[in-house]
Order: sequence, then C-alpha cells, then structure tokens
Amino acid sequence: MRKGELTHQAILERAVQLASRVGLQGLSIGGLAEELQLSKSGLFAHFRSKSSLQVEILEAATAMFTERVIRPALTRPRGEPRVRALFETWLTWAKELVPEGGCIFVAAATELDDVPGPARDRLVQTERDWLDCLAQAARIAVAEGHFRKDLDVEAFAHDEKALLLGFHHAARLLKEPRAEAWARRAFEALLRAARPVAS
Amino acid sequence: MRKGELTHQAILERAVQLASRVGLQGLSIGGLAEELQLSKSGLFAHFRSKSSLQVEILEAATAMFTERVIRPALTRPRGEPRVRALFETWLTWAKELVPEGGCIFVAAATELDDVPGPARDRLVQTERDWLDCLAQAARIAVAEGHFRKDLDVEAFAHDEKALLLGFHHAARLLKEPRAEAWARRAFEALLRAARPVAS
DNA sequence: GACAGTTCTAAACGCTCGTGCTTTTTTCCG
DNA sequence: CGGAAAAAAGCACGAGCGTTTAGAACTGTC
Repeated sequence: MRKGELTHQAILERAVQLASRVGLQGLSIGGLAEELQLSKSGLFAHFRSKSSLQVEILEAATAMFTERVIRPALTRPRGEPRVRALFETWLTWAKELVPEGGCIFVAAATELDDVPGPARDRLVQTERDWLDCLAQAARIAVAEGHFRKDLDVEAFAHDEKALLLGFHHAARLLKEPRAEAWARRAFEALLRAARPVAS
Repeated sequence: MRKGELTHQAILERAVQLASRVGLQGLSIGGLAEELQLSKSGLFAHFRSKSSLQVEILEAATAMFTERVIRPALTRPRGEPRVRALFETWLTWAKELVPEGGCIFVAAATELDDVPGPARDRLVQTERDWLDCLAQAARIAVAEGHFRKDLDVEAFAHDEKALLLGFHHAARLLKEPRAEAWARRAFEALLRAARPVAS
C-alpha cells in the first residue's frame, strides 16, 4: 500500500521532466519506464491509460507550480509588492526550467490547443486559475492605491503572461541572453503604466 | 517534369495546414497521404525523408508568411505607419489561422526548441529574420523621428513578438474573445512608450 | 502512336507504440 | 514467520510508424 504510492509519485516527478522535453504526446510509456528502470507494464499499471497519465502529469506540475511560485509570493505584503513577487517567482521558475526542457505548461499549451479531452480541460483549468490569481493580486494593488482605479486587471494579467511567453520563447528557441533583461524591463513598463498618474 | 512539381506543391500546402494542427512531429506521412488521396510511398517519394519534409514545410510556411505579412506592409510609408502595418498584417495572419490549427511557427517553436537538427535550424533562421525585419522597421521609425532616438529596437521587436504569442495563447487555448482587443491595446502602449517624449 | 522518363502504387521490412493477460516477486499485517 | 494482498515483470497483441524495393501507370516528345 505504501510502496505503491511512493513509486507512483516518483514516476510522476520524472514524467513531468520528460514531458517538458518531449511533450505530453511525445512522451512514451516505454521510454519513461526505461528512464526509471521499471518495466513498461509495471509502470502502466499505475495509470489505467496514457491519457490519465497525462492528466496526472499536469496535476503534479500544477502542484509544483503552486508550491514554488504562488505560495512564496503570497507571503509578501498585499499590493504592488505581491504583484512583483508573483512575477519574480514565476520568472525564476521559468528560468530554472529553461535548460531542462522548458515549462511544461508552455509546451502543453501549444500541444493540446486543439486536442479536446481531459488533458486539455485540465490544462485550461490551471491556466485560468493562474490568470485569476494574477488578476486578483492586481485587484488588491488597485484597492491599496498602488495601481490606477480604472486598471483592467484581467488585461494586466494577460500582459504578464504574454511577457513570460516571450521570455520563454526567446530563451529556449533563440537562446537569447538578453531575454531575462527584456522581460524585466517590459514588466517595469507594465507597472509604470498601471500606477496612478502622478498628480 | 511539370506534374511532379505540381503535386509537390499541393502536398506542401496541405502539410503546412496539417502540421499546424498536429505539429511537425505529430504529422504522419500515412495520414497526410490519406488526406490527399495519395499512396504513402507515392507521397514519400517527393521527399527523401520525413525530416526533409519537415524542413520543406517550414520553408513553404516562411514563403507564405513573407507573401501575406511582410510584403503588404512594406508598401506602407517608412516609419511608424510601416511598424503599425507589420503588426496589423501579422495579427491578421495569426487571427485567420486560429480556427484552423494556429500559426505553425508557434507550434514548431515549442516543439523543436530542444530537438536539434535541420528543422530546428531552419525555424530559428526564420524567427531571427523576422525579428530583424521588425527591428529594422523600428529603426527606420527612429530615423524618421517617429520613435525615440534611444529606443532599443531589438527589445521593441521582442516585445511585439511577446504580444503576439500572448494573443495566440489566449485565443487558441483559452478561446478568450478579448484576446485581439488586448493585443491591440498592448501594442498601442508599446508605441506610446516608443515615441519621443513631448517636450 | 511508340518509347523514355517521370510519377505513383502495392507490398513488405523492422521497429515502437499503447494496452491486455499471466505469472512472479515483493510488501505488509496478524 | 506465513499467507494474503499489492506491485512489478514478462510476454504477446494489433496497429501505425518511416522507409525500401519492384513494378505499374501515367506523362510529354518525336
């Protein structure tokens, strides 16, 4: 009973890494089993199908994201500091993943965007929750007076996401060294535009 | 001699569409052949291998992009109008592709980002050329006095790209109706920040 | 209208895939 | 420690993959 859960978790950990590199579809059960020195059928028994493995991979990745990006930032004071912290932890997350296959959510987003099914549904849910989280942080910053009263917080969250997609693209595909600096500069511009006009 | 070229071209046209949906790796020669009502080996004979098919797909897509995005914009007057036109034709291109599998370059970018080989090389080349094109248009706008003298034109080009990635993501995965409006608004903000400060 | 050359088809190859079954090994509890 | 339950392995399956080869069906030319 206990050993099962343990390997189950170990499989998922590796699977998230591997899927970041080769994609959720590109990931093969045989290949994953070999990396873990496990038999293909032994691994398969943990998940009743490949598609449910994919869903579990996304759920495991979501848990990691919450732990490493959202939770640390929520300890920061409400308002702009927290908005900053969210962007900062997020950028760190992405930056660390760049050398090892990239962020799995970016990979899954383009891979699943027209592959209907539970995996896609799960991914959309995660993305929506994350955008809501960003928007909510911005909303608090508005309430605190750090941001303009008429700021479109959802557009703001979307812009943050675009920035990170741009960073990911430049850093991973083009291996652009200035990618991080550009992302940070663009974020500062976003903040500047969000703050109340100096009277 | 003539018939061969014809089907070759027809294959590529379909292949670009199909690859946008399922990816360059996900595309299968058998599946493509079936869509075109051609035998698998008959199709295969046109390309000596799958990887060279992938390269030809990217080249065909690049030609379409040049024709439909770059060329029309280059007829506009130098400076900000041309910068605007490039963004506008680009957004139109992306918008039209959203319902039919999305932009193949976006799909290929995340798919090939750590798959070394000729396909990846070709894609990087296309992306670099395109960023150079955007940067050059911005450089001209600087020369014309439309943009600030100290504008970092490469960062500007990168920001435009991030905007479009954001649009693509929001429109395709999240089916967000406001995606286009958000992209346009963010672009206007980009322009505003690029223009010289009113003295 | 026949002939050369191009273009397409049919069949088969070795391989890998996801997924079942059966059996062996390991784990855990009284 | 023994025996039930859980976990892993082994093996086989049908299908699909990229690719090769041999031959049939076209194409354009004189």
